[in-house]
Amino acid sequence: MNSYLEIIVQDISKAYSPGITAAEILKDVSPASRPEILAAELNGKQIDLSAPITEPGKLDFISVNTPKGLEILRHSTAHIMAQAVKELFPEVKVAIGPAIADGFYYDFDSPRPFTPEDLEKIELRMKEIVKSKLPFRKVVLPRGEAIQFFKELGENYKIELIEAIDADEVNLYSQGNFTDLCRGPHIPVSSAVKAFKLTKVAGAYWRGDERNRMLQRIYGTAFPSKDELKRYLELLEEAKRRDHRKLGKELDLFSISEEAGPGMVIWHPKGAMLRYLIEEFERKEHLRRGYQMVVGPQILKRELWEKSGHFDNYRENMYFTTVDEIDYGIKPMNCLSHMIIYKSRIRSYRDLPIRYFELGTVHRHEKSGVLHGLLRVRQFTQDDAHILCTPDQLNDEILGIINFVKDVMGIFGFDYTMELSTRPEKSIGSDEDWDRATTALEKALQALDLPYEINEGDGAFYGPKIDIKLTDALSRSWQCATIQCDFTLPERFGLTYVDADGTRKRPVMIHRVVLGAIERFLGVLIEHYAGAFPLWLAPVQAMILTITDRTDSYAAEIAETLRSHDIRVDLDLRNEKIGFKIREARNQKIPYMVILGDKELETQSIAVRKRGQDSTVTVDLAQFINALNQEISMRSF
RNA sequence: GCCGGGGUAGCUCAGUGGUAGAGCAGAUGAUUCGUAAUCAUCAGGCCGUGGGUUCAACUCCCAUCCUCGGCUCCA
Repeated sequence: MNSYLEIIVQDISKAYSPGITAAEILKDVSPASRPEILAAELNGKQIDLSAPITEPGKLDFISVNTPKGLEILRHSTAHIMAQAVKELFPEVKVAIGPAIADGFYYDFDSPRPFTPEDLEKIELRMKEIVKSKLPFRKVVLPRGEAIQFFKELGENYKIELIEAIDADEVNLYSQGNFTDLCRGPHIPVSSAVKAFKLTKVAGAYWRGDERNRMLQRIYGTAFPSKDELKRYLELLEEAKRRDHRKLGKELDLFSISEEAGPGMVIWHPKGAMLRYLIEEFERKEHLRRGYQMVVGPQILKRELWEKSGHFDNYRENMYFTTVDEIDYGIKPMNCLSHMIIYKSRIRSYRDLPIRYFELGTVHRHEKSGVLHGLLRVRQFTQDDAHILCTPDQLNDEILGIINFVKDVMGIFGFDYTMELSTRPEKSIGSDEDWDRATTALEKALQALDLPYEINEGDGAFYGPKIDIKLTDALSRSWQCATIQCDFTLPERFGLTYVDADGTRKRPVMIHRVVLGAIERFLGVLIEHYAGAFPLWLAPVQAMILTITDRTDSYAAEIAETLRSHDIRVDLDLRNEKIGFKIREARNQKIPYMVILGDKELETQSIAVRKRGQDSTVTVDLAQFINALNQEISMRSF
């Protein structure tokens, strides 16, 4: 047995006695105090600074200013919160408390829900704990003893967690009088927490399963410094300003009326113009890529939904109605009529691929608690297409769609992530078909060298899918584009084509949307642009403002000319000061203001003020129209 | 759907048992004005809905609808 350990620290190999701690090595290599170091990593495994080291290897220190360090800080802050809660409310039982993307949470089983006042109290108690510099101590216990320990405390959730752990020993961490089951590592001492805040309380099911008891979850966040915490909170404020529901009201784009029904969007003139522009864009882009436009009915006979499998697998999301004693289902998807169109005549292999495109409006019964502005609604319009092709054409078609999505996202300037979702529990079709379809999707992603994640069991009931997700102002991600392979519906509907050898073969179907739902896409788009749409999408492109009523008729003339050049203009002829009118046009985020006074009338010119600029430029009208048309054709700011 | 917060004028919000308020928006009048809010006057409310308690309810209780946050991150 060696009497020393060889440790490579900061690229230098040094010899230490076994049992030395990371904290001691830190002191050795860096005599100055290093409070930003929270933990260490030995041969890639995270350890506490106080952990005795018994094996040689490479030692790295984890600073609070790295993602790993921040996660440790937040996780430890969750423990401090749990300690504070147990001290204030001893009857509460603790469940789990991990670090998450923007902070941490801890779930509690409390006889009564926490109030905002409770949060304040808990926060105060946490500050005291931080101040009292409690060390975090790790204890390793045999499973049985750990179970016994938590049994005495009545912490049955912890017992359940230990029972699920497949190991002889478990780690416990204590700070002060609070002990928690935890993998660690943790900060060395509670005073390492420099800035934190509790943000919200919410219900959460134990282990995320709605059949389980609902616990009380407290969310919070922690940062290395007060400044960083402040910046984060300011970011949240900015996100609120960008919220599409707020902007939708302020810019008079849409409303959702209690009278009309939840999850039903009512588009006001400016919002309807936005939709019109997006839909026109979509039609052009699809025609350009070899799609054909089709239109199907809003309700189809229930029998057909039974045949497709929707009735068995999707019924709880569907609405039904009866007409002349015949049952109908209101469509939650557009595929059925597309299949009927395909079946309307005999298809040759020479006809394939066939790409049917429909801006199809669907209804889905979403659970009441999940509705959310434009992002989750019950009636929406998809830019939906169904591609029917031979198995040989499948890969190229998928590549074509992914490239289509990339082009479109590029135009709007979106970042996105891709996920491959595999077979869910509730599904139809053979394992072979699922494998084939999943492989086809995966191969396409790999061929394009795109990063993606795998989402086990999250596919549609008829096939696997690639989802493209966009994020909203609060960095919540929303599925927009999706590409789904389907071998089952062509089978169920008996779709065939005549192949070169004269035999009938089964086509493959791809369901796909590019923007997804127009409603959701516009919701994300509003937040993406913070309501300041690029010229080609702005419902009002130019606002004409008059200084006195002496220029009213000149303004009308200018407006008419602009309209005749397809520029969307509004006039503000009100008896108000120019500063007031400019303020309103600014708040409405209109790309161009055209300001007309005596000077402009005299010289037959216009004064143009561009969004985001504080000064005007005097130009003649023809020049202005040219510049606008150029900007519109560029489809960018 | 579940847990918690909320619903008062078109909008944003104040009002905790004794007949309902502000700012902005609106209407009217004055002002004709050069780059983020001119002044004055007026009007506007089954206090989400239904029921109950009370001499009396926006306020307390029950139900219901809508809305907001969360229910994905695994010691």
